[in-house]
Amino acid sequence: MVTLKDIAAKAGVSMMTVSRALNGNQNKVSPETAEKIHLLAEEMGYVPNSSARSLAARSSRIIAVIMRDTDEGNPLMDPYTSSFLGNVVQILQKHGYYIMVHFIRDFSDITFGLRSWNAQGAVFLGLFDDEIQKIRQDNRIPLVFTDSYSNVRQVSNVGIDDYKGGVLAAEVFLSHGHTRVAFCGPLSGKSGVIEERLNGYADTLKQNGVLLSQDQIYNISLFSAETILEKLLQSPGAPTGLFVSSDHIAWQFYKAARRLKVTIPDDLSIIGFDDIALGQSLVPGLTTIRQDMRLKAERTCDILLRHLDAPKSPSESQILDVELIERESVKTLS
Amino acid sequence: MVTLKDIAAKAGVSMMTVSRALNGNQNKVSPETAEKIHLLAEEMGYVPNSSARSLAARSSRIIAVIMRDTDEGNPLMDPYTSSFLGNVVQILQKHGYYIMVHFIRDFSDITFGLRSWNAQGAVFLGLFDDEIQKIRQDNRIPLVFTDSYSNVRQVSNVGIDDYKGGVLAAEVFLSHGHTRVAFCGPLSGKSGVIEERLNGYADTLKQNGVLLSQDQIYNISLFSAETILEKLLQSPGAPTGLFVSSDHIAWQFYKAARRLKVTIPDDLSIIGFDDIALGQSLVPGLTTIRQDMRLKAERTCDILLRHLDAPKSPSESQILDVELIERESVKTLS
DNA sequence: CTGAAAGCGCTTACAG
DNA sequence: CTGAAAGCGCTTACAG
Repeated sequence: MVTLKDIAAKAGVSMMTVSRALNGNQNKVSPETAEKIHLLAEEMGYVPNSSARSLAARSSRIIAVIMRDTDEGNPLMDPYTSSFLGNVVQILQKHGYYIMVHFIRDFSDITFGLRSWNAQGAVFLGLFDDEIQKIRQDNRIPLVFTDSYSNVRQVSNVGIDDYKGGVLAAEVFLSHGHTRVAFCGPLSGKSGVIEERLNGYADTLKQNGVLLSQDQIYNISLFSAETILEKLLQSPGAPTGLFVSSDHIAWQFYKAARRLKVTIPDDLSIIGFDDIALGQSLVPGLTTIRQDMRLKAERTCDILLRHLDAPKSPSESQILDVELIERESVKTLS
Repeated sequence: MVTLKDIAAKAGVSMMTVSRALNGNQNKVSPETAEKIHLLAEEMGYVPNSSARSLAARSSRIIAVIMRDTDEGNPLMDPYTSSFLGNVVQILQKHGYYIMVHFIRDFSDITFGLRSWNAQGAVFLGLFDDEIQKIRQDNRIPLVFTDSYSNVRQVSNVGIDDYKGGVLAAEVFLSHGHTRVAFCGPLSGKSGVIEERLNGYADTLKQNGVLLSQDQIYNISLFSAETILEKLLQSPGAPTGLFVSSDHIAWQFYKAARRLKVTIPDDLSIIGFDDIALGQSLVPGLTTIRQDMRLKAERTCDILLRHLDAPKSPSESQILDVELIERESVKTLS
């Protein structure tokens, strides 16, 4: 392994001169020696040792991407998450950072992962609202959360207008003549993206004289899509429209509908959320609320990079817009 | 930041004793001091500095996951890749390794990424056949490739029986009475998974007296699915069956078919490859060749972990089986 | 523009 | 079972 020392020996200068030349402090090294050193480094196949650099300079250039590791499945199996991660890696790498991926189970994993490699910043994917305060106290480095509804002040967060998404979904149903409607998502009892989507939906319905009754709010964490679909259709005054909190869940209902010989949208209209590739492939085409993943990743990295350069700058949050994509999964009732 | 030195001072012992106690060399430290040190470490919130450890012990516990960064899109946008990565991260982390993700553009990126952090092993996703030899020479650490058809000896590789996949696809068409068939995939001109699938397909057809003519082999890297579909259907003696090299491509044909008012399977039968969630949601259900991603990830990690423990052990390769999943995208011709 | 010294936090290897 | 010394490869801070 080639070290600064080796190059210094061959070049007949001190290690410090080599270090300075290679780190682009050109103004502090004479052009001739700088060139000689660069040539030598290239020739000898020098690769700087990041551990040593991290230790000496207290600067690792490592960004941790932190995701919850649930028992229900691999975090990256979710197309939403993997596409976001892919974009984040691509952008941060372009800026000279290294990305370490951590699937974490509890709070202590976070601090450990961050400290142990002296991470300079972190991006959080998934729900961390309960621990945000502790995470921030323990780790005084730039942190950017996504989709957080924590009421802790001074955290950077990139999210979308979930409430508006719910409003848009309600408006579609209303304008298409639906008056008996339902909702389904992984309700947790805490506030979060799902609950906000539900709120926007319920509020808008209510303002237009349509009641979303409590028993037409289904929790997909508790029952399968098939079970919910049966229950829904058998309930008195069965709903004609169902808004679900993700395209992935909509997909599960499409599959359940096929098995139960339920026709979409004739027997039941469905609206999804996200607009991922999966949803685009469904038949009939899924009407959904679109969010822009690439933009979300870009904004997340923007904020992180800015804080990396200026650690003292105030926290920033951005709420991105959502957009209605109308396809064929909502029937027009006369 | 709490260091070994801090703990040593409080415990009234030397740094070495702390180091030994914390690294589980219990037999080399008296039980009482070991316990005292553990308690102190816990209390003081000690987190070992991995950079320092890596530097001193020449052991980073970092595994690099290396993917090609193409201009055509983010590597993780592919559900196949992201699901594989997710599984690999989960497994390796459980074994105490840290995962760094590298999107690389050329050979030098690989060596740099590996050396700079002193990675102890690497997993390669995607096509690296041309550089395998160089990669191995430059980096004498355990490397596991996936889906490689390199003829370099002594490399560890986990792949699937692509040829058999092609055979199975051909057999489906033959048994359903198809005699005019086509193939579509991202042909590169080199040997690889796509070419093997094509070979298995073409050979089996030929053995049964069906010729896959050269102009019925389409390259999706050159034309869109829509263009190919038009060309295919307008060709003299138009094929009734199309085998494509991935479900993702099959999906593109489903979309193109909808736009061109082509009915699957009545106007054209389609067979895919992979059996990803996307394919399962298509209507009509996509007949496809299934590969087991979770198993692939497990085997990859198995081999890597074994070589990490015993660096001198010989290279290992595994070829996993594939399986036909019949759904409704292939029509039975009388 | 260049260098000698000290140190980042840990482990290896030796000595007792 | 415990410790003092040296060193991993780099950078910071000081001196010239």
